[in-house]
Amino acid sequence: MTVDRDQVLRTAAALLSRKATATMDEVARAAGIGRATLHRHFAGRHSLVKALEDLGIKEFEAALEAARLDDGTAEDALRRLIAEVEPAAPLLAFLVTENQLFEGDQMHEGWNRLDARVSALFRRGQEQGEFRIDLTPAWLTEALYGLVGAGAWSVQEGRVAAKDFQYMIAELLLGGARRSVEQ
Amino acid sequence: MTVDRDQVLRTAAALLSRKATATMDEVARAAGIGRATLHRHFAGRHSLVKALEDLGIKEFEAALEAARLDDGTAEDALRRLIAEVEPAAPLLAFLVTENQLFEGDQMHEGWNRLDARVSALFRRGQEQGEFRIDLTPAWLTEALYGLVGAGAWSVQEGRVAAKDFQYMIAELLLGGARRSVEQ
DNA sequence: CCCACATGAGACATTCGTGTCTCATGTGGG
DNA sequence: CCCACATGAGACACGAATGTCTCATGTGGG
Repeated sequence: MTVDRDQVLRTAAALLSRKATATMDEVARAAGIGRATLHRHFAGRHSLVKALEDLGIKEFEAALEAARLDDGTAEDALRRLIAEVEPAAPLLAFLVTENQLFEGDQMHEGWNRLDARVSALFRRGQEQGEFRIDLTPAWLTEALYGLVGAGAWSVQEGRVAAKDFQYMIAELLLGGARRSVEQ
Repeated sequence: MTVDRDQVLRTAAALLSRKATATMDEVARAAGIGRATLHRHFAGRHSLVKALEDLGIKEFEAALEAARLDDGTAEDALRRLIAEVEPAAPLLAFLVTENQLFEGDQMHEGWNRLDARVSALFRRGQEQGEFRIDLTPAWLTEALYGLVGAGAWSVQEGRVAAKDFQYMIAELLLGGARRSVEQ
């Protein structure tokens, strides 16, 4: 009977990441609830977007914790991160795409902190000789976001099987498309 | 004096890809023109988006031609494609992100055709033993789009130098972040 | 079994973006 | 030098989306 706030937010993220101009009514329908109910839980579009932002940052932060980025090889840590991030992928795709939230160069401080942690992982990998040093940590971070978004959309549209999500992203990000001699 | 239609569209793409809900007024300001002038050149938001779609598809098609995807190794062809696509990257980022254009499962037929050509390149690479076969052509295609978008945004926000755009994308997509033994 | 409460549907006023118009300005070409 | 014309600014009406409200419904807990 009571609305599942979490499920509403995930549905909204999936919709809004592909159609940012969707109306509140469309969001409500997509979540299977009435527009009035949506308004009761989120006082207006701004509030909804803010909730998406908060949930996305919270889940990404939890994924960063769960992945234990400082343990083991950087590669293993990155694979763990991708695995942990998967459930939040549509949410992440929305946040990465829509940085209208961060208007006026007043980027969300929480986001910067998370950014720094991902970047630090890539830097660690470089310092330990695991990762290439000609691709900057900043780019690898952005690329990870881009691939997570692309993966979420591909799964959403059935172009990639959901079970392959982690593998496709991790393998491409780490090994690339080229067939290596060592395989 | 006269408006540079092309420049307006590129500015609009850069803005709308990051803030899809931007108003016509914001688009006009970003392009450095008045709202009335924007309306004189594009009769309404729908018309503007359509123009962006048309220009994006046209430029991507031209890039595909110029890259001669069937010539030489698949890797070289892919590098050429990335190089040719660079000027249209913000436009592509907009198109990939905003598939609200293709509402009601009536996806733009032109886009499907272009998709197929990129996908065919990856398939050729696999058949010739250049590319890994465990990453599907569909995923590699989506990943290319995702990385082009991430690259365009990174350059736009100064996180990656414009001169590194091609290199960063091509190297990551082909070789990945892992330091290979052959280097 | 009944009541409290959350929901869905819909009415309503308001806000905001849109699309059209006019008019003054200024520039570029003839 | 002057005129034609594109532009910028702003006024205006319209329409769509928003935000608030009421009321009927149905469910879940006590």
